[in-house]
Amino acid sequence: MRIDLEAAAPAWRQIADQLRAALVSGQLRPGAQLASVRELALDLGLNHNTVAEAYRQLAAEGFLRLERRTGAVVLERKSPRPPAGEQERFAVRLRTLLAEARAAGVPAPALQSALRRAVEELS
Amino acid sequence: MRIDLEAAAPAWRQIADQLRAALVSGQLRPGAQLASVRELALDLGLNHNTVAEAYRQLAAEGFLRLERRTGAVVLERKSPRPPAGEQERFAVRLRTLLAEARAAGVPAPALQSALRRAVEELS
DNA sequence: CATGGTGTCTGCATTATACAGACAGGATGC
DNA sequence: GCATCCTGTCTGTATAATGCAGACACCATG
Repeated sequence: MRIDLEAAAPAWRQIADQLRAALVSGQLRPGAQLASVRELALDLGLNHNTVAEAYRQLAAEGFLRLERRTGAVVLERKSPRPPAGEQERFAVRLRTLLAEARAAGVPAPALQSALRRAVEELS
Repeated sequence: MRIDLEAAAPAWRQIADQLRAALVSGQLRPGAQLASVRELALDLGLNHNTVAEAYRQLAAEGFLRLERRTGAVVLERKSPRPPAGEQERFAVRLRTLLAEARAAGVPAPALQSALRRAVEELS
C-alpha cells in the first residue's frame, strides 16, 4: 500500500480506494480484522486521524464495522442496487482516465492490453 | 459539458478533463478556437477564473496557446515520451475505478462491455 | 483615440485536508 | 479492585486548495 501526498487525491481517499479494491476483489474477506488506525498510520507515515477518516468512509459504504474496542472488521455486504446513471458515470470516468493516459504518452496498444486484462479479471 | 460542484474533483479539473478528452479524441483539432474564459464560465455558471485555471492547465500540458487578444487556440502537439511507470499508474487507477464501480453495484458484465467498447474506440 | 473583449493578476472568504492531542470505553494484568 | 493499555472518536488548529470579485494590461477595431 502506497500513499502519495503530492497526488491530487487526498490521502484518506487513497487509503479508502486501495482498501476498497482489496475488498471487492476478495483479498479482504468478511470477518477479517484490519490494522488499527494507529498501526496503519505508522506504517504509512500519516496521522491516525487520516486513516480513521478512510475507515469511516468504508464503514459508511457498508464494508466495515468500527467499534471502540474491537477495531475495524470486514462485514458481509451485498452489492447495492446501482443508483440511476451509475453505469454512464463509470463510462465517462473511464473515458477521462484514458484521455489522461494518452495525453501522458502511453501508447494505445498498451492501454488496450491493460483494458483487456481488466475484462478478464472481472470474470 | 457538465460540471458537478459537489464532486470530489474541483471544477477547474473537471473542465480540463473534459476538454482533454475532446482534444485527445480529435473532436478539437489544432487551430480550433475555444470559447473565451468568460463565455464558457457563463455557460457553466462559474467564475471566469475557474475556467482560466483549466485553460492554464491544458496550456501547461502543451494543448493550448493562450494569448491576451487572441484567446485560447488548440496547438499541434506530439505525444510526449511517457514518464517511467506511467503505464503502471494507469493500471492502478483503472483497478481503483473498477473497484469503485463494483462497490456501487454496477454489475460485472456491464463493466466488461464498457471496457470492450473502450478498447475498440482506441483503434 | 475611445471602446470592447481577451487572458492575467491580486486579494479574500470558504472549505478541505492533515495533524496534535485529549477523550471514552472496555478488556486485561496485577 | 483498579491501574493500564489499546481501540475508535472528538475537538481544535495550521495550512493549502478552491472559487469568486474585481481591477489590470493589452491590443485590434470602429
